[in-house]
Amino acid sequence: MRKPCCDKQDTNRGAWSKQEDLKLIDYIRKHGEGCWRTLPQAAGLLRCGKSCRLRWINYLRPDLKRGNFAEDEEDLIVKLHALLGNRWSLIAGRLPGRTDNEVKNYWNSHLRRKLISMGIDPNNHRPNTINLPRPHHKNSQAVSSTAKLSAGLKTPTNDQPARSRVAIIVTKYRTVQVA
DNA sequence: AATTTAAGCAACCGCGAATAG
DNA sequence: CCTATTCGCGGTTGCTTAAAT
Repeated sequence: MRKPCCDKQDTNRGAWSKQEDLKLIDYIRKHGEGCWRTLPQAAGLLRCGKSCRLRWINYLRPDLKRGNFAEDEEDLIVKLHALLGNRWSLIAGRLPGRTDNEVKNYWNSHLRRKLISMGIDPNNHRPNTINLPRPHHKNSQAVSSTAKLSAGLKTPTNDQPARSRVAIIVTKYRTVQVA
């Protein structure tokens, strides 16, 4: 009863070849999205379903925009991130033609640094207070974000945006999605 | 010109959520 | 309901290319 979703034996991994892309595109054009588990076999691909899904969602889908982010897209991402935190799929849902992976990558490699250079803590979107000494403030939240940057450390939970507000938005979104 | 370091990005992994049976 | 299976998300890795030394 153990049927691993990606058993590693003779399935390809890593970068996709042109032929694999074509097979996947062709199959989905004919049969539509869905049932990623059985797709590889049906499409004649030596990949796990998960890998196929990722490739399609993030790269092959015809409605993808790609290319540089426009300024208004950047603004939107920053605003939505302030509201939602690292909920990339929700954020990407607001940016037509962009994927969560793309938005996430763009945030981590550009936007984050941009905010930091502007003296804004990308975790809470507030001016960085690192340089303002607060003698008797024990549970200081103004931890250097630059220090965490490369290490990729998780931020303490108290840096998160207001949960209640987020929950409402998420619920709303989900309702719309399901309907 | 050769080597090292950093940036950028596609793809992977683990886990929780959703769904099927 | 409960359990097993599949999906989707977010964090992370690792390869490729660009920049610095």
